[in-house]
Amino acid sequence: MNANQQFSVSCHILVLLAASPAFPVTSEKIAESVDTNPVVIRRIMSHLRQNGMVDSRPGANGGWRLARPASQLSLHEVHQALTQETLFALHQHPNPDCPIGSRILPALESIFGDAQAAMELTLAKTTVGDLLDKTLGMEHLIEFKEVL
Amino acid sequence: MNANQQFSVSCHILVLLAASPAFPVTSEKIAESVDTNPVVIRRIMSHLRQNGMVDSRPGANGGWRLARPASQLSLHEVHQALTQETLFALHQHPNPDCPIGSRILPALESIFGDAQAAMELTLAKTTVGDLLDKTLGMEHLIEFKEVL
DNA sequence: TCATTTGTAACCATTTTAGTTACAAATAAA
DNA sequence: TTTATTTGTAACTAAAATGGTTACAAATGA
Repeated sequence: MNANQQFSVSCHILVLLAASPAFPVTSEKIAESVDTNPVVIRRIMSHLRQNGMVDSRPGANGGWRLARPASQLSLHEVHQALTQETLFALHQHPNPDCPIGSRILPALESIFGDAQAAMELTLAKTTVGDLLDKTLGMEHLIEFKEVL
Repeated sequence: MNANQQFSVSCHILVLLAASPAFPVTSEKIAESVDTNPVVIRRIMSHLRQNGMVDSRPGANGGWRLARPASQLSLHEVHQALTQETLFALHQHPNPDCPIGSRILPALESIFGDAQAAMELTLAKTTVGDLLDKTLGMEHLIEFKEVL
């Protein structure tokens, strides 16, 4: 049960909110679409709110809305909001008396950082708006938005 | 204790073997340099051997050697040898009755795949040999190899 | 006033990871 | 042939991450 699905779920949530710009969506409804518990949704939302991506309002007709246009929310930002660790963890205490052990970490940090940057650049090129368009084909998109 | 350090440790190990082309290195010596238990090293070695990167020989004067020149071992191969999962896990059962839930996974798979490919391409550009050179500066490299 | 909904703490089960002990099997040296 | 060395692997443990769940206070609007 340990594979981290928060990024995947976060993207799903934000696409859902992007598809409902007129009305807030409750944690309950989001949880139904994602197929999980509303508290799991709120936990993720807490991170997204801290990064200024969503707003919420409690009470009747309350729920969640995007705090910014979907076209201005990149998946890189979403990913960053969820993770503080680097992509590849370094091991902790290599032997300082070994010629390799004493010098390996900065070399690893450099190449690992490059790889992470390449991944992040790719995510930065796609917005939640792009993802909504990609999720619903254009026909479905128009049809769906008429329902709202 | 859950941050996966196998990739970092694997790179360290392979650089160590690349620095000792003439003699095999024991799990015990490797574990000293990495600062962990020899069994942890052997567990990782098992993966690397399955992918044709290292050889071993038990007994006196035994230990581990690279199975291929360090200049022909890319960090992408190393990473692949250690991981079967994709970089970003998808959530499992989004609601098939929701217009978004029923269509989100392929869209996510596409962009997540692009991001992973960008990361892997970066790793593919660096070999274990490059990493050895980067770890020991050129001066240290010459000095170190004379000791062997 | 009351139903609705967020916000959050607390707890649990599952999984991953690293570390450890134990020991059989293979190998080379004496 | 005997012995020390070393790999190969199973088994167990502790710590941490994750997702799911219950419970309940606080905020909001009807």
